[in-house]
Amino acid sequence: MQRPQGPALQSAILDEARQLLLAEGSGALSTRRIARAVGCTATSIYLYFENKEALLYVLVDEGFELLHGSLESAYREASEAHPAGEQRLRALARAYVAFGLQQPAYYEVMFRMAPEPLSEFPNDSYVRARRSLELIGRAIDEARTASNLEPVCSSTAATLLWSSLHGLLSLLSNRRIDQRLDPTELLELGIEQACRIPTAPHWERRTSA
Amino acid sequence: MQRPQGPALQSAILDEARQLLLAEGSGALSTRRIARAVGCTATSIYLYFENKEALLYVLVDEGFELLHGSLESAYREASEAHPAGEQRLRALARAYVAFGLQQPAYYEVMFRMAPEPLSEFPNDSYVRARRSLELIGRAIDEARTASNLEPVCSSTAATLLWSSLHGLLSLLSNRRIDQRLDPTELLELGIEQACRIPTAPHWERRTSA
Amino acid sequence: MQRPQGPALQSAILDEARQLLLAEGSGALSTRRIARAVGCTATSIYLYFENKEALLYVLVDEGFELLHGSLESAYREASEAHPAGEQRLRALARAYVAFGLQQPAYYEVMFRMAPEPLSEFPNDSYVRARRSLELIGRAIDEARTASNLEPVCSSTAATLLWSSLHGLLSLLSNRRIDQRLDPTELLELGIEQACRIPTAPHWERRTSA
Amino acid sequence: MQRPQGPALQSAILDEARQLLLAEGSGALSTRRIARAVGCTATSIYLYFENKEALLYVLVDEGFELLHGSLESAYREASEAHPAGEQRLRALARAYVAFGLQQPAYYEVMFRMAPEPLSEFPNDSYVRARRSLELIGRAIDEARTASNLEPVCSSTAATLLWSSLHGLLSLLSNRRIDQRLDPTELLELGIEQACRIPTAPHWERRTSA
DNA sequence: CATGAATGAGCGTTCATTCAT
DNA sequence: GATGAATGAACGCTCATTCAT
Repeated sequence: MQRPQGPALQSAILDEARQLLLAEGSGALSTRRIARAVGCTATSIYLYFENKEALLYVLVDEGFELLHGSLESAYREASEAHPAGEQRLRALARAYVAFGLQQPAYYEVMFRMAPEPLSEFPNDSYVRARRSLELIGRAIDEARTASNLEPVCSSTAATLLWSSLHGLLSLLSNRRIDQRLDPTELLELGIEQACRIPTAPHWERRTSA
Repeated sequence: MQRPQGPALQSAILDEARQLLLAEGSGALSTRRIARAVGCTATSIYLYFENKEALLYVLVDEGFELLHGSLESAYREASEAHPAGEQRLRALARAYVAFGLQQPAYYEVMFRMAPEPLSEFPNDSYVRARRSLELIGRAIDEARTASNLEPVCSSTAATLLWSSLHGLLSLLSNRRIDQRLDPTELLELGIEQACRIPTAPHWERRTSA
Repeated sequence: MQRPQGPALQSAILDEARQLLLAEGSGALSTRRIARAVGCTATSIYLYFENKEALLYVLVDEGFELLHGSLESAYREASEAHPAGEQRLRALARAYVAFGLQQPAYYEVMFRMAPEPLSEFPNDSYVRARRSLELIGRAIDEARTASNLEPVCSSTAATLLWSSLHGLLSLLSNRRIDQRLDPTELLELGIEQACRIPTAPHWERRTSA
Repeated sequence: MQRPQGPALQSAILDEARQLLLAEGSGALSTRRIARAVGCTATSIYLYFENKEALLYVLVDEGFELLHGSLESAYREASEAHPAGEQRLRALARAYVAFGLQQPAYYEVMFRMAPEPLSEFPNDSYVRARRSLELIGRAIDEARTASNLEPVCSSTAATLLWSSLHGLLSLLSNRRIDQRLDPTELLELGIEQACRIPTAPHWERRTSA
């Protein structure tokens, strides 16, 4: 049983791939290294995955599942504590940032890796990916209702919130941010800023001026 | 004239590098591919650049120069039209986004490429890089003065604005954003949102609640 | 049958490496040249050897095995013919020289190649390497006992004998020796000279004069 | 005058080449590195030297000159102190070893570098190279006369002495010698052993047995 | 007298993938 | 169901050398 076979081999491959991804980043994910770690030949990987890409998709999917779970429980917990919507939104943002910081490798393949190697990203993965955004959108709607704000399409608002947090996470992990600034403070402020729900756009008002 | 020589070759190399970067992302940037595209040998690249890294630095530098010029003229133009600070900030944000959209190759090496291949990022490049951020910081200060807002360190505020726009540009160029959303609208709203100057953090007030 | 496969390829690689080493010296030993000589791709070498270094180690090891075998049988044969120790030592020296002349490729990696490309010379190879020297040391001890000579540490004496023969072999194979001299005579005399067991050092006696 | 020209450039090239050779070993001697150090282009080297090989010859020649000078003065000094020949021989051996230890880079190109890259070693260089050996031969003759030993051709004897020292120097610099042995003691004993002038060969006597 | 420009060959090594068995 | 064997392309980089100017 030292050397797994059949479906056990498939999951062993995934396990090692995941471990490699998390331990050394997406650059270390090579078929040979996975095979070496599993104890099988590189060829065997192709029995269970069409591609290295296909293998990667599975991990990306896992990542989306993890993220969603984390957002969902943050939402639930916040719901119990704070009936008002604002805190729920903040809790989601905080959970998103936490995921990005704690799972940088997952985060990378999910959101930062160039799109070409993910050319044939399967449709249902996209669907799962979107669930997280929809959760944010819902939280935004609820917060907005509570605050009587002017409407901006909630999925747009969610995307804005998301991208704003994503920018901060990206620049931090790419070390493009002035080292004299405190990352923690930056993230806290970024979360706050991101959660300020956008109102009806300024430029519409501008036209009336 | 088919094959450029001398300094012309140098800029041809830079041109092709930029194009390659634009067309296939930073992962496709290899000395040999650049050489092939230019029509010279890989060796020739080393006549004009010490390293692949050095070549990248030139691109990064050029990019920062371009960006700064573009931000500066946006600032100047806005200053003439609107004495009040708020519009200036928006003009800068708009110029930043425009740069990211129009110069994706430069943008990639400047902000999105992994930091390792740019290990020894030369110091004066950093200085030039920061000038852009300082311009934003100044605009924020001016806008804030005009609006009597609670103070948050302006370089922090500038970084937040920047990262928020960066997130949007990144996700768009990585095609991670729901295609049913209109990118233009997203960007306009994103700019608006980013320009809402952060006030004293909410979580401080939260403790007093 | 033209192109060897599997383990046959492995030994074909070793064969060609040895031949290359012999024909053009250790400077010509490159993975690509070996591959070309064998008729396989350079990649294939890495199927059987972790490194170029590892490949060299195998050669070194083989060489030590060969040398030791040759010394050992020379010792045994001489033991049968001559109960006195002096002849045994001479037989070992002669066998060493014969090895150096008949296996110049092995000899090169074992003793003449620069030490850097053999950076992590594995320990058990060293052990095997020393066995040959210890055999010489033993023969020296036995000869000395028979002759009642003043004692010099036998491993030192063995090293001196060895290095003296090595110098002759090296200069001959580097063609640094006056071509008017007869190599065979030189070697015979060198062997004689090397086998004159060193006595207590002269410079100690010098002080008493 | 920063950038030398004409014959001055030639000697500047030699100077830098020598420095490079002595500081970093023969492996660092590349035309480009020399040119960089001199401050001229690699092309300029070919104005004064047909080859990299030709340049190397000059350095090799220098080495032989140095060695000869060192041996000569050792001989002269020993002649004054010790009218008897034995000490002169020892002094020469000691000087040879000292040269090998203190000028390992010169030593390498003179005696240890593979012969192929020195294919067209010019004739008069060889002549100069032999002068050192002849000096040793003379000392041997003188010592022998003093000791009434059986004759062995003195150039043969000199070559044996030389090769024996060379073997020790080679193995030491290739780090093939057991690190538990003291190099200084080894060298002292080696010098002693090398200076034991070979007598009529043993194997001639053996035949009469 | 010297350079600027360029080349072709070569280096060790890793990659994802294929195919016959 | 899995392997053993092998491949072609690619990587960044250095080398000695040439040739027109």
